[in-house]
Amino acid sequence: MARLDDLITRKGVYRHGSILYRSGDKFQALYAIRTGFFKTQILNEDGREQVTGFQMAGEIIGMDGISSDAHTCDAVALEDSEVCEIPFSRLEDLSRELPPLQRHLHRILSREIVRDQNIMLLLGSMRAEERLATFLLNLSQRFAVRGYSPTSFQLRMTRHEIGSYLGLKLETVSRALSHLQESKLINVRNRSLEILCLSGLQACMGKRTR
Amino acid sequence: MARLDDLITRKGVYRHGSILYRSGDKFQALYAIRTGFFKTQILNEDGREQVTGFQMAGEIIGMDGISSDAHTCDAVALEDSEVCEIPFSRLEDLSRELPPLQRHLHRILSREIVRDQNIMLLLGSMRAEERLATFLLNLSQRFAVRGYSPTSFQLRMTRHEIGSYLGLKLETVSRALSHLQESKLINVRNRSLEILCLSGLQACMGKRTR
DNA sequence: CTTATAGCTTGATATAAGTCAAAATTAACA
DNA sequence: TGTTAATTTTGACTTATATCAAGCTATAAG
Repeated sequence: MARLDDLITRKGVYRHGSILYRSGDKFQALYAIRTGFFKTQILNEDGREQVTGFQMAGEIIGMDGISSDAHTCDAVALEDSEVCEIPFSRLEDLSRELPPLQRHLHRILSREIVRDQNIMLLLGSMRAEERLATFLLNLSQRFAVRGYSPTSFQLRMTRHEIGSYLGLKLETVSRALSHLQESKLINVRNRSLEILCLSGLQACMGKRTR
Repeated sequence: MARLDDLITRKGVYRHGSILYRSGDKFQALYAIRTGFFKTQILNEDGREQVTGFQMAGEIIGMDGISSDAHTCDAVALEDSEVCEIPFSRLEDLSRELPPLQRHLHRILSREIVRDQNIMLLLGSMRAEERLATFLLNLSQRFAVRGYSPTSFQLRMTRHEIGSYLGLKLETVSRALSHLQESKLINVRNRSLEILCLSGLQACMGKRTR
């Protein structure tokens, strides 16, 4: 553990809107978010973007870069954030010596795969309101784990960014939020969100007309 | 390399339709496909399915299981296939001793993350015909790498399975295939597919009305 | 070889989500 | 602190894809 600490260095503070890494940047390190909030996104040739995730304190980003020694997405701070750098080749060295660290690294990589595949399920088979309910419940749970309220929190991203993540247009996100509010499942006013009925949202997640 | 060979054992032949592993099965090994064709899919509580990938000879599957010591998807043979088993804890042991093997394993895990994020882009931002063109070009390229024709091959999966992978209904897949055929970009008759114009398909991939 | 079953295509119609537009609200900044 | 720009909401209308249905074609089983 002490040796892992040696490896990790404060990379510094990223102001709202600033970029931790860009697609194409040489891959050298993973990053642990100490405080704050990030989004990762890919852009294809013709300018289309897809937000691939929102990351909060305690989460690791940058794993996309391992495969080709270059990052394949952009990571952008959605609020002022503090980040630690974990040089990857040194992490590999250390994980050869420490089997529990090795195991941990493999689990983190695999967890990212599972997360992505669940988003594929969301994008491939859920309708707008379901996607949004799933998204809100995921945020709720992650805030809860960190000791914050699972039922009352600030959205750190715009409707456009939520839409990009969920495969929807921002107007659809706005309408779906309004509709969940009409249904008394949430209260939403701009970025502040309150979940009034967790179980109702869960039910909404499982609802399919398709 | 010799030591890696020791580790890998023939797991045997999987007949068309048989299951290599199921969601919930204890995770113990990765699998290398020697010959044949698989699909992986996740099923959520209410029975919805999402095909998360199609895997062919030379590819590794099972990485989803590392994170929780249990598989999170099903792997089903789409034709008679031969598989090798790579016991994961022994692979971890060996990769601690052999840095190039360790690096290789990390790249494979990361490549899966990148692949999944590109599917998120497809599902989140492309229209039906574009998704299909992207899919066909991806198959084409993978066949080419293996020394098969990039322009003439058999689809190993049903329209329903293609639809599940691409987030479309089977009728939409069928119509999109017919339309690409009318446009003289492909010839398709049941499962046999011929690409008449690779660059035309690529152009179609980049086309967006949305 | 015959029958049954699963898979595929195509048409008609319905609908969820997208598009366009305008107003309202909030945030940024000079 | 006023002004501008960005974000959000809501409405009216359009469209891509889903749904439903029927007929057709392969493939598998007896």
